[in-house]
Amino acid sequence: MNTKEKIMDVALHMFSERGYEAVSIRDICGEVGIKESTLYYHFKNKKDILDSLIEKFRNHIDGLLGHIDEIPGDGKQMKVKKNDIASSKIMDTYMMDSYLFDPFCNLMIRLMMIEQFHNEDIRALYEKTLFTDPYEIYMNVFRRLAKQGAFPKEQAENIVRQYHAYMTMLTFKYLLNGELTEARKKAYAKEVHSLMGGFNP
Amino acid sequence: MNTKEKIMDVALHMFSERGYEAVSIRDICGEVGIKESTLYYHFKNKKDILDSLIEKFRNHIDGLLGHIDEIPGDGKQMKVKKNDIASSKIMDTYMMDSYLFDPFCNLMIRLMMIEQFHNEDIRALYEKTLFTDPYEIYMNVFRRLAKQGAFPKEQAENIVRQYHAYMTMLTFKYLLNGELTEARKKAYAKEVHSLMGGFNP
DNA sequence: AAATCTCTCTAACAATCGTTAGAGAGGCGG
DNA sequence: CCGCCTCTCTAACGATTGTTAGAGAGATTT
Repeated sequence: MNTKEKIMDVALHMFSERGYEAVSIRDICGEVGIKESTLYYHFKNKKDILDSLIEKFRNHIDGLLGHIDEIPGDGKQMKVKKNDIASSKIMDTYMMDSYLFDPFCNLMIRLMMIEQFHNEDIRALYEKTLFTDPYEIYMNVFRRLAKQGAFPKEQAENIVRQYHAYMTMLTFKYLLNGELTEARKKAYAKEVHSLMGGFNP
Repeated sequence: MNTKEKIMDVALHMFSERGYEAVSIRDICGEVGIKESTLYYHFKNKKDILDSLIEKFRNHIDGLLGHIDEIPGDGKQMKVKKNDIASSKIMDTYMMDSYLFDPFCNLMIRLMMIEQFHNEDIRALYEKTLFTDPYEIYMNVFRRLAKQGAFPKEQAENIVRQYHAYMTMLTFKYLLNGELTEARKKAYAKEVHSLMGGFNP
């Protein structure tokens, strides 16, 4: 990790915990181990650090969304039994590993949670990341499942809504507050499967 | 509204949008229309403003929770039909008016969303306000409904979980980002009832 | 009328903020 | 060896931060 990457890493950790404005250039430089003027060699100003983080995140999720079709649910990678959508762990694992449990994504979402209240661009990205995109992903997978006869086609939308509500609530409850420890990940995964036990479309 | 109340009101609006640290004493005083030293007559320091807001909120929700039993759902105030929990608007209206749509509560929740990441006390209050308390309220009402035969008793927990997930997701989606306009309230209420249409315990 | 209390002001403090000019050190190709 | 490029440093700037001492004005109490 070179200096520029180190700066972005440290800045993300600090921004996502205390907010952009509350973190000073000196805070970041102290943690990285450089002088303030060195930071200004890599970034033109403080805002540039935030912008770089957001652009990196944009590219990151664009990459993920480009591979929706590879998410398990195409019948080749899993067997679908009626009323067994839950325990089959269709896309839970995928969403966790590449989205919610991923340190970079997780911290970026926290950062957006804080900054969205006074920044329209960030709010748009926040809503896309937490509501629009996941819903689209779920819809994509569940439509494929419906085609395979896992459940009647006209139920798909209601099922997706229910699933999306569960996942969103649990995400906010376990993954977007406090430190993202292994214990919290486990608590999240446990309740996902517990809830999915009562999830019978 | 006296000066002290005005300070708290202005501070809450600013804190909930930009975060505690990003708002300066001079920002608040400028908006209120007083000099900085006047603020220090009413509050011993900046932190004291935040603490006062939190204590006020604590008292506020303690008052609300003391009246759980008055929330519609006791059969006297509503008729319960099987599979009609949704359209009966059991407690939707109550929750909205006294909790989510209430400007003070709504702004306090936003403030807690921002500050919870680096303040353990605020995080505890945040989790209680958004997850623990609502779950308890829903459980209380649905248990009474089960007693009246609206649905089998052993289904109560699953129903509450489903309901809680819906309400939590919609709250984050519509009420805890952007300005809380009438349009957003309507969008929220609309999707509540739309979702509840597919909500059949 | 004098004294006290309540509230707001002027004016300033040391500390910290984001940012910049310019020098120095190391590695590179000419 | 020289000049150039990349990266980091020292040192400082004006602006803003939270906070305080102390005076003044108005109402209330003695």
